[in-house]
Amino acid sequence: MNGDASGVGGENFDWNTDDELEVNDFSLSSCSSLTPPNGEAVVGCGEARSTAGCSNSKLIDHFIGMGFSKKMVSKAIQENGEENTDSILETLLTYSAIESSPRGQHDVDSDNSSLDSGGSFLDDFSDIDSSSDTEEIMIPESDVDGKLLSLVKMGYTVDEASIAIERCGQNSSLVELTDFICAAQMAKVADAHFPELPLEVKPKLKHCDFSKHKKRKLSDYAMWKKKRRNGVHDDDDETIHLPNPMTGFGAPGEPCQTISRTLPEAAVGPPFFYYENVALAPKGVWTTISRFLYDVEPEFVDSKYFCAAARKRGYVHNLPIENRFPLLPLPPRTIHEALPLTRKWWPSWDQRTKLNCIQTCIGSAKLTERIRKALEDYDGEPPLRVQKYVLDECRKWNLVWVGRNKVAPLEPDEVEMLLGFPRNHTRGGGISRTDRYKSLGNSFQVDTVAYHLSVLKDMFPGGINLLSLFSGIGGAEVALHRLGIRLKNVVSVEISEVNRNILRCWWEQTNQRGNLIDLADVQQLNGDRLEQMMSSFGGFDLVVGGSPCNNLAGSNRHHRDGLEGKESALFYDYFRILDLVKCIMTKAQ
DNA sequence: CTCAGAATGAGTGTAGCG
DNA sequence: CGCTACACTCATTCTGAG
Repeated sequence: MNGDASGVGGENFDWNTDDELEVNDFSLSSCSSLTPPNGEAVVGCGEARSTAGCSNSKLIDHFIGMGFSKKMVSKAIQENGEENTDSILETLLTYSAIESSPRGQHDVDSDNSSLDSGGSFLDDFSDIDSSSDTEEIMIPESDVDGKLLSLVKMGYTVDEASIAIERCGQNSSLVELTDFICAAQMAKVADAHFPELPLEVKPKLKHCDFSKHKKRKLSDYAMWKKKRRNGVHDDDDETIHLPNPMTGFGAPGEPCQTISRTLPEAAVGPPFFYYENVALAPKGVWTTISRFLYDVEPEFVDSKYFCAAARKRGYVHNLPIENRFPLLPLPPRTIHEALPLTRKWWPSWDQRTKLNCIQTCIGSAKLTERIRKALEDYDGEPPLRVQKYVLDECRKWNLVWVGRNKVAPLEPDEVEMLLGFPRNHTRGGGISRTDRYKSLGNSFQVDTVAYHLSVLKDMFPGGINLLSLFSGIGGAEVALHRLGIRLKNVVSVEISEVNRNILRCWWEQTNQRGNLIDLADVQQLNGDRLEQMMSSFGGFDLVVGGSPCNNLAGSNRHHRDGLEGKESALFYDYFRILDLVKCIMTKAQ
């Protein structure tokens, strides 16, 4: 959804910040402290909550030896109690992940003037090793010893730091190094083998599955042990498998798959939430997302079951799944229905009925010219070799036939139509053609999302209050509007100014009577701000968000870094804000 | 400066087949 | 089962023209 996450970069975390603790104290102490919720379920089992600091120095040393800082360990033990080593570890790993995400640390390349924290939820740790702050920023790129020292001061072991510098290169930034270490630590969690962790914590850490899968897990575990004996490496113990066909809990016109499901207790609203991202993310990503989002099983849906273009996405939500209904009129389901004018030019040897995923770039005019030249030498059917070349390019760039031997990329308004937006939704506001494609390529497929959200219509006849994170061009807003669900108060967070303009423009054009508040940065949304807004109109009914996929998407050749990548780590902000909203709503009841 | 074109693969899943 | 071939993917970065 996010149109342009660049520039959000992590410049806002300050280890030294000792102000602005009020909101975060609230979020950390009275809420679930940013551990994955199922981790907290484990916490709940341990009555012995240590309030008197950490008397057990052996326990502290144990975790320090694993590479965590002393302050962090103390805090985690205080949170979880001394008995629950497994939940302590999980908490620590979570903290590490969040710290090394862009939100959680300095970006050494960024403008130093922005160092004042917008109120990070980790500010509770802001008194850690106070000396390291300005030093990290001053370190020259080539100062290996300085980086090593900084990393050790941040709580990593010398070994971890050395390996990271070796693997990332001596000129790598501290951000890259911490990301690397963090990725390694996260990999340990995802890796079912846990080779370096003490035996006693291994089995419990595997507790990150869905209740309905537990049987399968046991058998898988047995299988893994068997394979391990045979020397076979198996690392997909914890991966979530994509369904085939990818229709989620059902799509209109498709055979019914699941008619009911039971949500984990912690997932039940209010508020309802709806999270989206690419289905084909690197291994382990969806396991992590699901673990954070209250262990809800993702619903994987390919929008080709809703419209004429494929779009494989995963949705984690706590909405009911009974009595869904589609948007009317039903959108065209084939290329020919969607683009009837292309039909007369479509050669018989191009058998496509669905378009591939709509992305952010389009094929060039030069390419269509090359294709025309390759075809024009032949009167009837071109040879198979040429057919294959043309078809491969057509599939890669989503080209359609617009004339004799002539293919062309989709026009922006055709993309809008395919994705379920009103025609010219992204036009105006001085947005370039390139940027229109980019914003559209990052958006929801409205019919798909609307089908999932349709269950809200009967539940909220008076309309809803919506928190929309990473709104992009407003896919969720358009979906709700087209469903006839009144938008009372909408708080929309979107980094891209052109996208905010597009949403504002749509809001005015559709004569919305509600109230639209738009913010640029999720970091502006702290507990204070939320509480203030929620008290003014009585809380949110729905929290929607599709966090940036830049570092998850297969098309990204350069920085497919997974959930800890610069932009995609904003997922943790989605969770942070959702959890804050949950806490405030619970408190208000 | 903006904009469009071009170059830049790997990771993942799956169908088919012996 | 294991292998192989194949299809597909909400992208980034550089360059050159205007």
